Amino acid sequence: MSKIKEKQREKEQKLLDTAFDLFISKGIHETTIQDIVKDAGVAKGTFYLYFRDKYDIMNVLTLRKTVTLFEEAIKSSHKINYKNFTEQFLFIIDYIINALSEDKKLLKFIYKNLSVGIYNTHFQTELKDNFQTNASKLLFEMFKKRADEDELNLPNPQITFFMIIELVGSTCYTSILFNSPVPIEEYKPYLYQTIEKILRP
Amino acid sequence: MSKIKEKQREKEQKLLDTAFDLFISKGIHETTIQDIVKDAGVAKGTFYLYFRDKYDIMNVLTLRKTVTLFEEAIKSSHKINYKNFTEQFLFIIDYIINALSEDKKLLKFIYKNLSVGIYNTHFQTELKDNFQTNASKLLFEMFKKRADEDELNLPNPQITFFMIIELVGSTCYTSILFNSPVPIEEYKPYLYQTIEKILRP
Amino acid sequence: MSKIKEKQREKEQKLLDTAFDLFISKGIHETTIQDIVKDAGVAKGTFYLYFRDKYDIMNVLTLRKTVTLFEEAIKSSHKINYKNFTEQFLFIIDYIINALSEDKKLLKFIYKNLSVGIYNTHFQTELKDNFQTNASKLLFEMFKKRADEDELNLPNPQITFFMIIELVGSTCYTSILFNSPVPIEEYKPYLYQTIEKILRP
Amino acid sequence: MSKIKEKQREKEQKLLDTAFDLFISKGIHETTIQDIVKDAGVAKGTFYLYFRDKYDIMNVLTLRKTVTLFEEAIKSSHKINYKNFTEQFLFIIDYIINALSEDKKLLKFIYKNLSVGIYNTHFQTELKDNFQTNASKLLFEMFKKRADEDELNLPNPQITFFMIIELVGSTCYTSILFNSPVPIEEYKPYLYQTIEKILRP
DNA sequence: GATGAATGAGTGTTCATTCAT
DNA sequence: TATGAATGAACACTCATTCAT
Repeated sequence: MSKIKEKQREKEQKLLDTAFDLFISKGIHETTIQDIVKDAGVAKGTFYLYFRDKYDIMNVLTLRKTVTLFEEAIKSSHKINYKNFTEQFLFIIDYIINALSEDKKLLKFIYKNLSVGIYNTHFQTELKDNFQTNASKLLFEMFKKRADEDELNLPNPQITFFMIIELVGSTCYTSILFNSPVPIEEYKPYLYQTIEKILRP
Repeated sequence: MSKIKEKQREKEQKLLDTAFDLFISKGIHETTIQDIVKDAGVAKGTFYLYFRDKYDIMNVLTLRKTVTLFEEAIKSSHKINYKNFTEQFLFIIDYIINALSEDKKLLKFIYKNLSVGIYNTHFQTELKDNFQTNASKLLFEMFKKRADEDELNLPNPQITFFMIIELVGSTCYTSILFNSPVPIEEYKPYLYQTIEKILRP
Repeated sequence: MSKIKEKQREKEQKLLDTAFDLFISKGIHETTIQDIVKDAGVAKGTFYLYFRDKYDIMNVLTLRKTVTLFEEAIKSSHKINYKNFTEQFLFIIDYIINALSEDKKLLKFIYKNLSVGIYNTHFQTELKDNFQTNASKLLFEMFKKRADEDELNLPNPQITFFMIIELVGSTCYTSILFNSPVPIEEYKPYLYQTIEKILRP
Repeated sequence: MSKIKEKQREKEQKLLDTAFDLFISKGIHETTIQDIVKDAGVAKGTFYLYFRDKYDIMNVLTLRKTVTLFEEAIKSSHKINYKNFTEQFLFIIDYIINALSEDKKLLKFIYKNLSVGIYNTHFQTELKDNFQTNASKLLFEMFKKRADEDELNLPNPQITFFMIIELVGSTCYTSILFNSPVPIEEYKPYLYQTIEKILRP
């Protein structure tokens, strides 16, 4: 009984891992379910025992990957004492950037999935919502609370948060993956200085 | 002779316009060449006389659309006298944002195409390059020259430019199309203030 | 021991009942074994312990249902005294028509199954034979015996019987289920009058 | 131009003929589109240039075949003078029975298709309607008019017509194809005598 | 005996591309 | 040049059947 359940978990994980690799290397639209099952070493029908279709498996992957990353970042930030909120926030940003620098596959995947939202009309809301709800929401709650405690007096915390996240996301993607306009380590000081400016009254 | 050439231009333009509309409304992957030729009112084979495939026509469209927009923005900025560079730069940004607010189809299209670069491995370089080369390069040349003249003393003008462009691009997309986190008109003051902070020594 | 046998009977019956309902509501080709076991609440493998395939269970159903109906009709006709054979025969016909009017599901099922015979080459003989042998044969034996006793002097009782049965079957099906060309109660007098004409010397 | 159209007609006809043969020999549900195109010697995609799906081609076939048969029967009946209506009507019936005896494939096909109506819920109405409208309607119009002229005084001509058609249809099918209960030539006198009885006041 | 996870052959359908006209 | 009929590889998805537990 337990052995069966275990084998099932194994199969599901194998499918998730295989899909992850293929989505990154070939793109989602170019990846077929045939590709996934072939690489995962299972029969076609087996895929449908675990996932409804290609977008279902992608959805599951996105959620697991992003939530994990954000949770780790926040958890890790609790270990240290900061002189102010900005320092703590930059620590979290730095944690995420470092994680994505070391796991470029993950970076590609997250970006590609967000693009599916941009692309595919009927996923826009669903995906964006999932992402907002589960991943960045975590971070925003914490951002708002701490900004208040530190009396930063941000006129609109949500907009400030939104700007920083989008700035970090879009610039680091290009910097990490293409070293453009400069490699990430060279870019970091400029970025963090800019974030400080944005948070400074 | 000239009439034939004209008819050809007409056909090419009709195909471009039709593809543009379809790419926006249905997405690129969901648009078939059959759709394009049907709506354009030409035969299937005719498409292949003008374009290699779906991605070829998309490429042509992207370049034409973005270069035009940026050129207009810069040209328009020459009409006025500014007290400093920041004012002129914000004018250009504002021009582009307004243009995209009024032509949401264009906004969607530019974004979707950039996403294709993110997506599809073998387009990444080509598209990004095209875009950088032809469209934003125009703007950056002007940015650098004027920043120098104004003695802004930016430690690294390219990085600063990169950050601003990415910030504007990613946040305005969401704001204009989804009013999220706030509508564009409400968002503008925050954005411009942030850009000023970034440019301020 | 006996309890196990009973449980088995129960399972078989449950499968038969479920299949019957599904065959009627969805049609035989549209009903999958998955549907049957899901509705019956048993595992997929269990089906194959009791039946060879979909057509096997259908075959069993047809026989049980039709034989039962004809037996009831004949048995019921024994309770009354008739002035002649025609009266008794019409009584039996009437009994069957009434039964099928009240159980339209049964009517649909019998007809649909007969059609499978028409349809599916390798069932043609088997089914028709089964049906002839087990169900209408019962009735014909009785028809012939009584027709002799009554000195109807039918030149060919088998052909007469065949014509009447087919006439009743095909017209009542449409009349009961679709009220076409008229509802069954309105149709009955015409039908019985016609049967009398056919039996009349 | 004309050559292309001709080739198209040829292809369509080839598909229709092939489908007809397969529907008869294997049944409709057992015939796949792959079977049809393979036997017809065209590519899979070609099928979809001419027909929407399997049921579309079947529908076209049914209509063409049945309407043709009934029209021929009626047309042929005009060539002769009859002493009364019953004689003319029996002539038409005889014409149809002879045609179907000689073209058993056609008989099978017509019956199988009518069964699809019985089978497949969402074709019931459409097909029955098509059939009624286009084929037997022709015959009924003529039946009614001539029955009036001949002062047959049928209490309900529609019901009488319905009974005769169903009787002929269901009994001849078995007789022609299976010689059951007797071969068609042996059966005919019984059938025609019965029809006369039914039409007799 | 009963289960249900796993299989993979098979289906209908789409669509980029070709090429004879 | 322009056409659009024809192609056939490719796809997502289904489901009867098997078999280890």
